[in-house]
Amino acid sequence: MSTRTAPGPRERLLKAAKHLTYSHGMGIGVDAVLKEANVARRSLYEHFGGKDGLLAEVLRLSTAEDEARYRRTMDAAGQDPRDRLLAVFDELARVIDTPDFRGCRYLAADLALTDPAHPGHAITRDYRDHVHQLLEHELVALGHPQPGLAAGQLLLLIDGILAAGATRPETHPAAAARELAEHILDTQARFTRR
Amino acid sequence: MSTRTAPGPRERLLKAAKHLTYSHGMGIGVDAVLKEANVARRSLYEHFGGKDGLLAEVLRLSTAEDEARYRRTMDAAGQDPRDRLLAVFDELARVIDTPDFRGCRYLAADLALTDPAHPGHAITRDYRDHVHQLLEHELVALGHPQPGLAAGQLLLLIDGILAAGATRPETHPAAAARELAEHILDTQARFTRR
DNA sequence: AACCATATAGACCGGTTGATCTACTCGTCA
DNA sequence: TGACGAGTAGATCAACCGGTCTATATGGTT
Repeated sequence: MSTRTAPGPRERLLKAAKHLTYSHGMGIGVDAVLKEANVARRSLYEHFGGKDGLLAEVLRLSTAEDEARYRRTMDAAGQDPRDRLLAVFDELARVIDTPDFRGCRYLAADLALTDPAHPGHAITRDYRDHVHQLLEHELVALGHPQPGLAAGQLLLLIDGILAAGATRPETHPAAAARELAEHILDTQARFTRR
Repeated sequence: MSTRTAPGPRERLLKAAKHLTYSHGMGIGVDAVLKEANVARRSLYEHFGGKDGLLAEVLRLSTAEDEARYRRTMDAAGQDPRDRLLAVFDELARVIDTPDFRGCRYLAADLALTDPAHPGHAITRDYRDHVHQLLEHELVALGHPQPGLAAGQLLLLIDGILAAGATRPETHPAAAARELAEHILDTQARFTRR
Protein backbone atom coordinates (compact mmCIF):
# COMPACT_ATOMS: atom_id res chain seq x y z
CA MET A 1 0.00 0.00 0.00
CA SER A 2 1.53 3.26 -1.09
CA THR A 3 -1.42 5.33 0.11
CA ARG A 4 -0.35 8.53 1.80
CA THR A 5 3.37 7.92 1.37
CA ALA A 6 5.33 10.01 -1.14
CA PRO A 7 4.41 8.95 -4.70
CA GLY A 8 6.88 6.49 -6.17
CA PRO A 9 8.31 6.50 -9.69
CA ARG A 10 5.35 4.54 -11.01
CA GLU A 11 2.79 7.07 -9.82
CA ARG A 12 4.94 9.97 -10.98
CA LEU A 13 5.30 8.43 -14.43
CA LEU A 14 1.56 7.90 -14.77
CA LYS A 15 0.76 11.43 -13.65
CA ALA A 16 3.30 13.00 -16.00
CA ALA A 17 2.27 10.79 -18.92
CA LYS A 18 -1.41 11.49 -18.34
CA HIS A 19 -0.76 15.21 -18.36
CA LEU A 20 1.63 15.30 -21.30
CA THR A 21 -0.30 12.92 -23.55
CA TYR A 22 -3.36 15.10 -23.11
CA SER A 23 -1.64 18.41 -23.75
CA HIS A 24 0.85 17.24 -26.39
CA GLY A 25 -0.69 14.11 -27.83
CA MET A 26 0.28 10.46 -27.82
CA GLY A 27 3.35 11.36 -29.88
CA ILE A 28 5.02 12.91 -26.86
CA GLY A 29 8.58 11.71 -26.36
CA VAL A 30 9.65 9.36 -23.62
CA ASP A 31 12.36 11.82 -22.59
CA ALA A 32 9.81 14.56 -21.94
CA VAL A 33 7.77 12.25 -19.71
CA LEU A 34 10.85 11.12 -17.79
CA LYS A 35 11.89 14.71 -17.26
CA GLU A 36 8.50 15.87 -15.99
CA ALA A 37 8.17 12.79 -13.77
CA ASN A 38 11.75 13.11 -12.50
CA VAL A 39 12.23 9.42 -12.97
CA ALA A 40 15.15 7.41 -14.26
CA ARG A 41 14.87 6.03 -17.75
CA ARG A 42 15.21 2.49 -16.57
CA SER A 43 12.27 2.71 -14.17
CA LEU A 44 9.88 3.27 -17.06
CA TYR A 45 10.92 0.02 -18.70
CA GLU A 46 10.88 -1.83 -15.36
CA HIS A 47 7.32 -0.77 -14.57
CA PHE A 48 5.64 -0.63 -17.96
CA GLY A 49 7.86 -2.50 -20.39
CA GLY A 50 8.02 0.45 -22.74
CA LYS A 51 6.18 3.48 -24.02
CA ASP A 52 3.14 1.56 -25.27
CA GLY A 53 2.71 -0.11 -21.90
CA LEU A 54 2.79 3.25 -20.17
CA LEU A 55 0.29 4.76 -22.60
CA ALA A 56 -2.05 1.79 -22.18
CA GLU A 57 -1.89 2.09 -18.40
CA VAL A 58 -2.61 5.81 -18.63
CA LEU A 59 -5.71 5.05 -20.69
CA ARG A 60 -6.82 2.32 -18.28
CA LEU A 61 -6.44 4.65 -15.33
CA SER A 62 -8.15 7.57 -17.03
CA THR A 63 -11.14 5.55 -18.18
CA ALA A 64 -11.63 4.21 -14.66
CA GLU A 65 -11.54 7.75 -13.29
CA ASP A 66 -13.92 9.14 -15.88
CA GLU A 67 -16.31 6.25 -15.41
CA ALA A 68 -16.35 6.94 -11.68
CA ARG A 69 -16.94 10.60 -12.45
CA TYR A 70 -20.05 9.75 -14.47
CA ARG A 71 -21.37 7.72 -11.54
CA ARG A 72 -20.59 10.48 -9.07
CA THR A 73 -22.29 13.09 -11.26
CA MET A 74 -25.43 11.03 -11.54
CA ASP A 75 -25.51 10.07 -7.87
CA ALA A 76 -25.22 13.72 -6.87
CA ALA A 77 -28.32 14.45 -8.96
CA GLY A 78 -30.64 12.26 -6.88
CA GLN A 79 -32.75 9.23 -7.74
CA ASP A 80 -34.88 10.43 -10.66
CA PRO A 81 -33.35 8.91 -13.81
CA ARG A 82 -34.25 11.99 -15.82
CA ASP A 83 -32.38 14.28 -13.43
CA ARG A 84 -29.48 11.86 -13.31
CA LEU A 85 -29.13 11.80 -17.10
CA LEU A 86 -29.48 15.52 -17.61
CA ALA A 87 -26.93 16.13 -14.86
CA VAL A 88 -24.38 14.50 -17.14
CA PHE A 89 -24.85 17.28 -19.67
CA ASP A 90 -24.53 19.96 -17.02
CA GLU A 91 -21.31 18.35 -15.91
CA LEU A 92 -20.04 18.26 -19.50
CA ALA A 93 -20.74 21.98 -19.76
CA ARG A 94 -18.37 22.46 -16.85
CA VAL A 95 -15.77 20.09 -18.33
CA ILE A 96 -15.47 21.86 -21.66
CA ASP A 97 -15.24 25.21 -19.89
CA THR A 98 -12.12 24.06 -18.11
CA PRO A 99 -9.35 26.41 -19.30
CA ASP A 100 -7.07 23.62 -20.55
CA PHE A 101 -9.78 21.45 -22.06
CA ARG A 102 -8.51 19.92 -25.26
CA GLY A 103 -11.23 17.53 -26.37
CA CYS A 104 -11.92 13.89 -25.63
CA ARG A 105 -8.74 12.11 -24.63
CA TYR A 106 -10.00 8.79 -25.95
CA LEU A 107 -11.08 9.99 -29.35
CA ALA A 108 -7.74 11.74 -29.67
CA ALA A 109 -6.02 8.49 -28.72
CA ASP A 110 -7.98 6.47 -31.27
CA LEU A 111 -7.19 8.98 -33.99
CA ALA A 112 -3.52 9.26 -33.04
CA LEU A 113 -2.81 5.55 -32.58
CA THR A 114 -2.62 4.62 -36.24
CA ASP A 115 -2.06 0.93 -35.67
CA PRO A 116 -5.50 -0.70 -35.22
CA ALA A 117 -3.86 -3.44 -33.15
CA HIS A 118 -2.59 -1.03 -30.49
CA PRO A 119 -3.83 -2.12 -27.03
CA GLY A 120 -5.16 1.36 -26.45
CA HIS A 121 -8.08 0.81 -28.80
CA ALA A 122 -9.50 -2.06 -26.75
CA ILE A 123 -9.40 0.16 -23.66
CA THR A 124 -11.27 3.05 -25.27
CA ARG A 125 -13.83 0.66 -26.72
CA ASP A 126 -14.49 -0.88 -23.31
CA TYR A 127 -14.80 2.59 -21.81
CA ARG A 128 -17.49 3.58 -24.32
CA ASP A 129 -19.31 0.32 -23.69
CA HIS A 130 -19.33 0.99 -19.97
CA VAL A 131 -20.66 4.52 -20.40
CA HIS A 132 -23.28 3.17 -22.76
CA GLN A 133 -24.35 0.66 -20.11
CA LEU A 134 -24.48 3.42 -17.52
CA LEU A 135 -26.80 5.49 -19.70
CA GLU A 136 -28.89 2.53 -20.76
CA HIS A 137 -29.42 1.54 -17.12
CA GLU A 138 -30.93 4.93 -16.37
CA LEU A 139 -33.09 4.81 -19.49
CA VAL A 140 -34.46 1.44 -18.43
CA ALA A 141 -35.30 2.89 -15.02
CA LEU A 142 -36.97 5.73 -16.86
CA GLY A 143 -39.11 3.24 -18.78
CA HIS A 144 -37.77 4.28 -22.13
CA PRO A 145 -39.12 2.04 -24.91
CA GLN A 146 -35.74 1.73 -26.65
CA PRO A 147 -33.09 2.22 -23.98
CA GLY A 148 -30.29 0.81 -26.13
CA LEU A 149 -30.91 3.10 -29.08
CA ALA A 150 -31.51 6.09 -26.84
CA ALA A 151 -28.24 5.44 -24.99
CA GLY A 152 -26.51 5.45 -28.37
CA GLN A 153 -28.09 8.79 -29.18
CA LEU A 154 -26.99 10.28 -25.85
CA LEU A 155 -23.49 8.96 -26.46
CA LEU A 156 -23.55 10.60 -29.87
CA LEU A 157 -24.47 13.89 -28.22
CA ILE A 158 -21.63 13.48 -25.74
CA ASP A 159 -19.17 12.86 -28.58
CA GLY A 160 -20.51 15.96 -30.28
CA ILE A 161 -20.14 18.08 -27.15
CA LEU A 162 -16.55 17.01 -26.65
CA ALA A 163 -15.67 17.61 -30.31
CA ALA A 164 -17.45 20.96 -30.53
CA GLY A 165 -16.13 21.92 -27.11
CA ALA A 166 -12.60 21.50 -28.39
CA THR A 167 -13.13 23.47 -31.60
CA ARG A 168 -15.98 25.93 -30.99
CA PRO A 169 -16.43 26.27 -27.21
CA GLU A 170 -18.03 29.70 -27.64
CA THR A 171 -21.17 28.07 -29.09
CA HIS A 172 -21.95 26.39 -25.73
CA PRO A 173 -22.41 22.93 -27.24
CA ALA A 174 -23.38 21.32 -23.92
CA ALA A 175 -26.44 23.53 -23.58
CA ALA A 176 -27.41 22.86 -27.20
CA ALA A 177 -27.03 19.13 -26.65
CA ARG A 178 -28.99 19.17 -23.40
CA GLU A 179 -32.06 20.34 -25.24
CA LEU A 180 -31.73 17.46 -27.68
CA ALA A 181 -31.15 15.08 -24.79
CA GLU A 182 -34.45 16.18 -23.26
CA HIS A 183 -36.15 15.31 -26.53
CA ILE A 184 -34.62 11.84 -26.42
CA LEU A 185 -35.84 11.31 -22.86
CA ASP A 186 -39.30 12.61 -23.74
CA THR A 187 -39.75 9.83 -26.24
CA GLN A 188 -40.56 7.84 -23.10
CA ALA A 189 -43.31 10.32 -22.19
CA ARG A 190 -44.94 9.95 -25.59
CA PHE A 191 -45.16 6.20 -25.09
CA THR A 192 -46.29 6.10 -21.44
CA ARG A 193 -48.90 8.82 -21.83
CA ARG A 194 -51.04 7.06 -24.40
CA MET B 1 -2.57 25.43 -66.67
CA SER B 2 -1.80 21.89 -65.76
CA THR B 3 -5.33 20.64 -66.50
CA ARG B 4 -5.30 17.31 -68.28
CA THR B 5 -1.51 17.05 -68.47
CA ALA B 6 0.32 14.55 -66.29
CA PRO B 7 0.22 15.73 -62.66
CA GLY B 8 3.37 17.59 -61.62
CA PRO B 9 5.31 17.16 -58.41
CA ARG B 10 3.10 19.67 -56.61
CA GLU B 11 -0.10 17.79 -57.36
CA ARG B 12 1.51 14.44 -56.57
CA LEU B 13 2.75 15.77 -53.23
CA LEU B 14 -0.67 17.08 -52.29
CA LYS B 15 -2.40 13.85 -53.23
CA ALA B 16 0.08 11.69 -51.34
CA ALA B 17 0.06 13.97 -48.30
CA LYS B 18 -3.73 14.08 -48.26
CA HIS B 19 -3.91 10.33 -48.32
CA LEU B 20 -1.14 9.64 -45.82
CA THR B 21 -2.12 12.30 -43.30
CA TYR B 22 -5.60 10.84 -43.20
CA SER B 23 -4.55 7.23 -42.84
CA HIS B 24 -1.48 7.75 -40.66
CA GLY B 25 -2.06 11.10 -39.01
CA MET B 26 -0.34 14.46 -39.20
CA GLY B 27 2.76 12.90 -37.68
CA ILE B 28 3.54 11.08 -40.91
CA GLY B 29 7.14 11.51 -41.99
CA VAL B 30 8.25 13.64 -44.90
CA ASP B 31 10.11 10.68 -46.34
CA ALA B 32 6.97 8.57 -46.56
CA VAL B 33 5.16 11.34 -48.43
CA LEU B 34 8.05 11.84 -50.82
CA LYS B 35 8.19 8.11 -51.50
CA GLU B 36 4.45 7.78 -52.19
CA ALA B 37 4.46 10.91 -54.33
CA ASN B 38 7.62 9.86 -56.14
CA VAL B 39 8.98 13.33 -55.79
CA ALA B 40 12.43 14.60 -55.01
CA ARG B 41 13.05 15.91 -51.55
CA ARG B 42 13.96 19.33 -52.81
CA SER B 43 10.69 19.85 -54.67
CA LEU B 44 8.73 19.75 -51.42
CA TYR B 45 10.70 22.64 -49.98
CA GLU B 46 10.53 24.54 -53.27
CA HIS B 47 6.74 24.30 -53.46
CA PHE B 48 5.64 24.43 -49.86
CA GLY B 49 8.58 25.71 -47.84
CA GLY B 50 8.45 22.71 -45.53
CA LYS B 51 6.23 20.12 -43.95
CA ASP B 52 3.93 22.62 -42.23
CA GLY B 53 3.31 24.43 -45.50
CA LEU B 54 2.40 21.18 -47.20
CA LEU B 55 0.05 20.18 -44.38
CA ALA B 56 -1.64 23.57 -44.42
CA GLU B 57 -2.16 23.36 -48.17
CA VAL B 58 -3.62 19.88 -47.81
CA LEU B 59 -6.11 21.21 -45.26
CA ARG B 60 -6.99 24.19 -47.47
CA LEU B 61 -7.61 21.92 -50.43
CA SER B 62 -9.60 19.37 -48.45
CA THR B 63 -11.86 21.94 -46.83
CA ALA B 64 -12.66 23.44 -50.21
CA GLU B 65 -13.54 19.99 -51.54
CA ASP B 66 -15.69 19.06 -48.57
CA GLU B 67 -17.46 22.40 -48.65
CA ALA B 68 -18.29 21.81 -52.31
CA ARG B 69 -19.50 18.35 -51.40
CA TYR B 70 -21.97 19.78 -48.87
CA ARG B 71 -23.33 22.09 -51.55
CA ARG B 72 -23.58 19.30 -54.10
CA THR B 73 -25.38 17.04 -51.62
CA MET B 74 -27.93 19.72 -50.83
CA ASP B 75 -28.43 20.74 -54.44
CA ALA B 76 -29.08 17.14 -55.41
CA ALA B 77 -31.87 17.02 -52.82
CA GLY B 78 -33.99 19.68 -54.50
CA GLN B 79 -35.26 23.06 -53.34
CA ASP B 80 -37.07 22.27 -50.09
CA PRO B 81 -34.72 23.38 -47.27
CA ARG B 82 -35.90 20.50 -45.10
CA ASP B 83 -34.98 17.92 -47.74
CA ARG B 84 -31.70 19.69 -48.38
CA LEU B 85 -30.70 19.61 -44.71
CA LEU B 86 -31.74 16.02 -44.09
CA ALA B 87 -29.87 14.96 -47.23
CA VAL B 88 -26.68 15.97 -45.43
CA PHE B 89 -27.30 13.30 -42.82
CA ASP B 90 -28.01 10.67 -45.45
CA GLU B 91 -24.76 11.59 -47.13
CA LEU B 92 -22.91 11.32 -43.81
CA ALA B 93 -24.33 7.83 -43.36
CA ARG B 94 -22.64 6.92 -46.64
CA VAL B 95 -19.41 8.66 -45.66
CA ILE B 96 -18.91 6.79 -42.40
CA ASP B 97 -19.71 3.53 -44.14
CA THR B 98 -16.77 4.03 -46.46
CA PRO B 99 -14.40 1.13 -45.74
CA ASP B 100 -11.41 3.34 -44.95
CA PHE B 101 -13.30 5.99 -43.02
CA ARG B 102 -11.19 7.15 -40.10
CA GLY B 103 -13.12 10.05 -38.59
CA CYS B 104 -13.14 13.76 -39.26
CA ARG B 105 -9.89 14.86 -40.82
CA TYR B 106 -10.17 18.34 -39.34
CA LEU B 107 -10.90 17.32 -35.78
CA ALA B 108 -7.99 14.89 -36.01
CA ALA B 109 -5.81 17.72 -37.28
CA ASP B 110 -6.84 20.05 -34.46
CA LEU B 111 -6.15 17.37 -31.88
CA ALA B 112 -2.84 16.34 -33.43
CA LEU B 113 -1.42 19.81 -34.08
CA THR B 114 -0.41 20.62 -30.52
CA ASP B 115 0.83 24.10 -31.22
CA PRO B 116 -2.22 26.42 -31.08
CA ALA B 117 -0.42 28.81 -33.45
CA HIS B 118 -0.15 26.23 -36.24
CA PRO B 119 -1.71 27.65 -39.45
CA GLY B 120 -3.83 24.54 -39.74
CA HIS B 121 -6.13 25.65 -36.93
CA ALA B 122 -7.23 28.80 -38.75
CA ILE B 123 -8.13 26.71 -41.78
CA THR B 124 -10.27 24.23 -39.85
CA ARG B 125 -11.96 27.08 -38.01
CA ASP B 126 -12.88 28.80 -41.29
CA TYR B 127 -14.17 25.51 -42.66
CA ARG B 128 -16.53 25.05 -39.72
CA ASP B 129 -17.70 28.64 -40.07
CA HIS B 130 -18.51 28.06 -43.72
CA VAL B 131 -20.45 24.87 -43.01
CA HIS B 132 -22.30 26.70 -40.26
CA GLN B 133 -23.25 29.43 -42.73
CA LEU B 134 -24.41 26.82 -45.22
CA LEU B 135 -26.70 25.22 -42.64
CA GLU B 136 -27.91 28.54 -41.29
CA HIS B 137 -28.83 29.68 -44.79
CA GLU B 138 -31.14 26.70 -45.24
CA LEU B 139 -32.63 27.21 -41.79
CA VAL B 140 -33.43 30.81 -42.65
CA ALA B 141 -35.14 29.64 -45.84
CA LEU B 142 -37.04 27.17 -43.70
CA GLY B 143 -38.24 30.01 -41.49
CA HIS B 144 -36.59 28.65 -38.39
CA PRO B 145 -36.94 31.06 -35.46
CA GLN B 146 -33.34 30.63 -34.33
CA PRO B 147 -31.34 29.65 -37.39
CA GLY B 148 -27.98 30.39 -35.80
CA LEU B 149 -28.55 28.24 -32.74
CA ALA B 150 -30.14 25.47 -34.79
CA ALA B 151 -27.18 25.45 -37.18
CA GLY B 152 -24.94 25.03 -34.17
CA GLN B 153 -27.02 22.07 -33.05
CA LEU B 154 -26.84 20.46 -36.48
CA LEU B 155 -23.08 20.99 -36.51
CA LEU B 156 -22.90 19.34 -33.11
CA LEU B 157 -24.76 16.35 -34.51
CA ILE B 158 -22.36 16.21 -37.46
CA ASP B 159 -19.38 16.24 -35.10
CA GLY B 160 -21.04 13.47 -33.13
CA ILE B 161 -21.65 11.38 -36.24
CA LEU B 162 -18.05 11.66 -37.39
CA ALA B 163 -16.70 10.83 -33.93
CA ALA B 164 -19.08 7.94 -33.33
CA GLY B 165 -18.61 6.76 -36.91
CA ALA B 166 -14.90 6.40 -36.26
CA THR B 167 -15.27 4.55 -32.97
CA ARG B 168 -18.65 2.76 -33.04
CA PRO B 169 -19.79 2.59 -36.68
CA GLU B 170 -21.99 -0.45 -35.90
CA THR B 171 -24.41 1.79 -33.97
CA HIS B 172 -25.38 3.66 -37.18
CA PRO B 173 -24.84 7.11 -35.68
CA ALA B 174 -26.00 8.93 -38.80
CA ALA B 175 -29.47 7.43 -38.57
CA ALA B 176 -29.66 8.22 -34.86
CA ALA B 177 -28.59 11.79 -35.54
CA ARG B 178 -31.05 12.23 -38.40
CA GLU B 179 -33.93 11.68 -36.03
CA LEU B 180 -32.58 14.39 -33.74
CA ALA B 181 -32.04 16.66 -36.73
CA GLU B 182 -35.70 16.30 -37.67
CA HIS B 183 -36.60 17.43 -34.17
CA ILE B 184 -34.42 20.51 -34.60
CA LEU B 185 -36.09 21.35 -37.90
CA ASP B 186 -39.56 20.77 -36.45
CA THR B 187 -39.01 23.55 -33.95
CA GLN B 188 -39.87 25.72 -36.93
CA ALA B 189 -43.14 23.87 -37.41
CA ARG B 190 -44.15 24.52 -33.81
CA PHE B 191 -43.67 28.22 -34.34
CA THR B 192 -45.30 28.62 -37.77
CA ARG B 193 -48.34 26.56 -36.90
CA ARG B 194 -49.61 28.77 -34.13
C1' DA C 1 26.47 -5.13 9.69
C1' DA C 2 25.29 -7.46 5.52
C1' DC C 3 22.12 -8.02 2.02
C1' DC C 4 19.02 -7.04 -1.71
C1' DA C 5 15.41 -5.02 -4.27
C1' DT C 6 14.56 -0.58 -6.13
C1' DA C 7 15.82 3.55 -7.79
C1' DT C 8 19.04 6.83 -10.05
C1' DA C 9 22.29 8.91 -13.58
C1' DG C 10 23.72 8.76 -17.86
C1' DA C 11 26.36 6.71 -21.73
C1' DC C 12 25.18 4.40 -25.73
C1' DC C 13 22.68 2.09 -29.74
C1' DG C 14 20.54 2.07 -34.42
C1' DG C 15 17.14 4.32 -36.66
C1' DT C 16 14.37 8.31 -38.03
C1' DT C 17 13.06 13.12 -38.01
C1' DG C 18 12.80 17.69 -40.83
C1' DA C 19 15.82 20.36 -43.35
C1' DT C 20 19.84 21.95 -46.34
C1' DC C 21 22.95 21.25 -49.84
C1' DT C 22 25.48 19.89 -54.23
C1' DA C 23 25.46 17.69 -58.58
C1' DC C 24 23.06 16.02 -62.34
C1' DT C 25 19.16 15.36 -65.91
C1' DC C 26 15.57 16.80 -68.69
C1' DG C 27 12.53 19.63 -71.57
C1' DT C 28 11.57 24.18 -73.48
C1' DC C 29 12.34 28.15 -75.84
C1' DA C 30 15.14 31.78 -77.84
C1' DT D 1 22.93 25.23 -80.34
C1' DG D 2 22.95 26.82 -75.99
C1' DA D 3 21.09 28.68 -71.91
C1' DC D 4 17.84 28.24 -68.30
C1' DG D 5 14.31 26.74 -65.01
C1' DA D 6 12.29 22.75 -62.95
C1' DG D 7 12.84 18.35 -61.34
C1' DT D 8 15.65 14.36 -59.58
C1' DA D 9 18.92 11.80 -56.78
C1' DG D 10 21.09 11.47 -52.85
C1' DA D 11 24.74 12.91 -49.39
C1' DT D 12 24.75 15.27 -45.22
C1' DC D 13 23.31 17.60 -40.93
C1' DA D 14 21.91 18.12 -36.04
C1' DA D 15 18.26 16.71 -33.31
C1' DC D 16 15.46 13.38 -31.54
C1' DC D 17 13.17 8.73 -31.27
C1' DG D 18 12.43 4.35 -28.25
C1' DG D 19 15.18 1.11 -26.06
C1' DT D 20 19.32 -1.23 -23.73
C1' DC D 21 23.12 -1.03 -20.93
C1' DT D 22 26.54 -0.37 -16.83
C1' DA D 23 27.53 1.62 -12.65
C1' DT D 24 26.10 3.70 -8.52
C1' DA D 25 23.14 5.15 -4.61
C1' DT D 26 19.47 4.40 -1.35
C1' DG D 27 16.55 2.43 2.03
C1' DG D 28 14.39 -1.31 4.40
C1' DT D 29 14.80 -6.26 6.26
C1' DT D 30 17.01 -9.86 8.62
